[in-house]
This record gives sequence, C-alpha cells and structure tokens, in this order.
Amino acid sequence: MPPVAIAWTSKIKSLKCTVAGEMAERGENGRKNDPQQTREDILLVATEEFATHGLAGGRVDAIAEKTRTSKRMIYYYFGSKEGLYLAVLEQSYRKIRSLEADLHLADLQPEEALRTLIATTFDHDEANPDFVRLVSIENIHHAAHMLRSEAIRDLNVSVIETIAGILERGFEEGVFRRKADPIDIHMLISAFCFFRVSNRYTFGTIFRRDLSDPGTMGRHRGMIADAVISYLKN
Amino acid sequence: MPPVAIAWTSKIKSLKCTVAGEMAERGENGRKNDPQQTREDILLVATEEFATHGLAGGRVDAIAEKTRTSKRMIYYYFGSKEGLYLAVLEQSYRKIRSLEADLHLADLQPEEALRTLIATTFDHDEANPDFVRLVSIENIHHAAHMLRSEAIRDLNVSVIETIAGILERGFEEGVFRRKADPIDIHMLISAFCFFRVSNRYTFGTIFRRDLSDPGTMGRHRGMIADAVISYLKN
DNA sequence: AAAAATGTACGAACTAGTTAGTATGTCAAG
DNA sequence: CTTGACATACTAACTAGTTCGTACATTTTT
Repeated sequence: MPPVAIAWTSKIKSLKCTVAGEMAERGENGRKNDPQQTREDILLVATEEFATHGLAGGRVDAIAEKTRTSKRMIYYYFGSKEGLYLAVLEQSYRKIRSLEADLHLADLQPEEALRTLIATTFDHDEANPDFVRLVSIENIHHAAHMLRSEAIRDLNVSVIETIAGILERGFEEGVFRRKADPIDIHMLISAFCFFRVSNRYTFGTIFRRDLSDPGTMGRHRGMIADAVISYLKN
Repeated sequence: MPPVAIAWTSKIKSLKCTVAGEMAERGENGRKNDPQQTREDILLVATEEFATHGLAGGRVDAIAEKTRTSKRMIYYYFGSKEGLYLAVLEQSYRKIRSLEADLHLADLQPEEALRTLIATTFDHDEANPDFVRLVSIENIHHAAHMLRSEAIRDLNVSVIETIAGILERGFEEGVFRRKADPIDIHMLISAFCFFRVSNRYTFGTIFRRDLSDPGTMGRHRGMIADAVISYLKN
C-alpha cells in the first residue's frame, strides 16, 4: 500500500516543516534529508515484508522498492538483513509493552480485573496479526535473535506481576479456591489468544471456520475468560 | 539423527533382501535401485530441513547432500521444492491421523474420556515438535499448500465427532452443565498444547522457564485438563 | 569544509531447476 | 535360459536467475 505510506510521509513532513517554519518539500528530483523518517519508513515496510514472508523469505530488494528510499539506506541504518529483522522485532515488542501497561487493574475486583486483562490480551492479538506472525517466525528460529536483544528479554515481567497480584487478592478474598502460578495462567490465556491468530489459516481450512467472524470472535472471547475463571474457582 | 535413519534403512533393506532371497547391498560405487526407499529417505531428510529452516529457508541442496541420493532425484520424485514441501506436510498429517484414531473413548465416562483425549493431544504435540513447526510454517504461508491438498483438508473430522459424542453424553448425564461447541473445545485444548511447543523458545526466553522440564510439563498437562473440565461443569 | 545522508550500479555467492547421459531391472521373444 | 529392447532409477555437471551486500559518486546539512 504505497499510497498510504506516501500520504503518511507527507503528513509528518509538512508537520515538521510547519514547526521548522520552512518549506522543504520534495521537488522534481531534489533530495531532502530526513534520517528519522527514512528509518521509520524502512521499518514499517520491513515489518510487513518479514511478517508476510518470514526472515529467509523476506527480500531486501522488495523492501527497498516499497520504501521511498533505496537499499543502500537499509544497510546504512541497519547493517544487514538480520539487523533489520532484529530492529523490526524489537520495535514490535516495544509497541506492545507501551500498550499493555496502563489498565489500572488494581482498582477492580479480582474476577473483573482478570476478565479485563484477558479481553485486552485477546483484542491485542486479534488487532496485531503482524506481531503474532513475527513471534511465530522467531520461534522457528529458536528465538535466536531475541536472545541477542536485551531490550526484548527484559520484557513482560509487568504482566506477570499484575496477574500475581490479582491471583493473590482473589485467593485472600476467597473468590479463587486454587493457588495457581501466574506464569502458568498467563500461558493459558496467551496460548488461546495467540493460537486463534497464529493458526487461523490451518485451523480455518481444516474445520471450515472463519475465526475472524465477529460471532465466533465474541464467543471465543467469553470462552477463554470463563475457562480461566472457572479453573481458578474450582 | 542420522544414526537412527541409517539403522532403519538397513533394517528395511535387509528385510527386503531376505524376502527376495538375494543379496544386493551397495558395493563400492555400485548402484542399487530402490525407489520406495529413496523416496522415504528424501522425505525424512526434507522433513527435518523444512521444520528447522522453513520453506524459504530450507535448501534443496542441503537436503540432497544429507540424502543418500542426489538432487536430481528430488525433482524426479517431487517435481519441485514446493512439491517436496507439500509431500512432507501430507506425510506428517497422515502420521498424526493414524495415531489419533484408536483410543476407544466411547467406553469411558465422559470426564475420563475427555481427560484421556486431552492427555493424548498434549503428549502428541510434545512428542512431535517437527509437526508443530511445520504447521506453524504453513500458517505463515496462509495455509496455501494445505488448501491445494485434498488429503490434508479432509482431516481431523474424527476428533470433532469424538468430542461431540463426549460432550453430549456428559450433558445428558448431568456431568457437564454447559452446552459447548465441539470445535471450540478442540481449539481450547489444541491451543494450549500447541502453543507450549510452538512458542517454547520465545516464551522460555522471556520468562526464563524451560517448558520441557518434566515437572512443568506434568503441571501443565493437569492444568489444561482441569481448565476444560471446570469450564464445562460451570 | 567536514560530516551525515542518499542514489546508482555492480559483483560475488548462492540456489532452484535442467540437461544429457548412465546404470539397473524386467519381460517378452528367440 | 539367454538376449535384447524398453521403462524405471539414477548421477554429475551445468545454467539461468536471484539475492545479499558494497564501492563509488553525489547531495544535503552543520
């Protein structure tokens, strides 16, 4: 979708120009240096390419073409194909983290807090298939790139703390009868939400079912919440 | 695991020779026609290559080298790289189907039947990481190859029928209070079992947890069963 | 002028697929 | 029970095209 990218690019650019108080649009063949924009542009295109074709299947030339800049810039900023892939991966995880933090679940009753968290996870995976695919791809590579990135490794601890808090409160208040491990609970939730997106195609093909159908989605959203809650209550 | 493959190869070969009543082992550089064995040999090697590196990442030359035959034979038997990949996929699914059938769950009480089915699914995914990886890879490709294979499409219906039967009996007997959709239940089970294997690396890295640890495995095996059962009972 | 950013063109290595020819088994005819 | 024709199984070397990465030139910014 080059038109969208171009539109977005222009928007940012004119915004910047306004702030700078100077006209500096791209003329006929005149060049305008905009390093940060170039980086972001490359990352955006690369995310789609790698999410669609995988690391080995993704083509550097294809990314370069869809970018408003050249292949040279990919190597200038990211060093190598793997470097670019890692940057894509890191950026995707960073986005997630920022979204996940502010839910204020401590204010809610344990059961309601957990239901909210589950719904959020569900919606997140549903809304970010690219992220889900990148994680799948990374698993095929035995998480080799993730291991090399400190940024990604120190992640998601907050979710576990949140769940741990909810479980403790719930147990003390007698709402939950089971003392469960927060990481296990996180996995139970994640597995279902993730699988729905990651395995959409094979599952859909075998069982002739469209998992993105709103009705199915709603039912599943309720189901995983009920399953987790009833597990903890029994 | 080349040693295993070699051992198996020899076993089959000598068996065949005994039946034929003729010695025909490979001499210095003499050739021995053995089409079926050649096919199987290629498939075995290709399964590992594709499961490890993906479709785009898997190298035909690498497969050819690890095979006791040549690259030309891959094209002779499978036509193309994609043809080989499809054959690998089909074979993997075929194996699964044969294993899944004979459990005789109709003889058991609904709850016990479901627990047995869940344990079987869990153990299966745990024991077949290659299969799990191939399915992940196929999903990255939007199940494009699967769609072209009739063999794979007409699959897994038996599991759904089995679950449907268990759910019905359970509901009639009053063990299960909830009327659930069998495909949804299958997904709830599959998602957890599959995710544990497919996302082993990223999950393990982020939460510093070894999912193949026997203790963790046992706990998870019980957890998914408890979660499904308590979901149905409430 | 120095430094940072960018574009063009190209090359070295790799890779899927092919060509051209050889070995082996089989089966009917002598 | 040979012989020879024919189909199947197989090998080695090669090719056409792709793909990552880079050298060099140029422009913009400070």
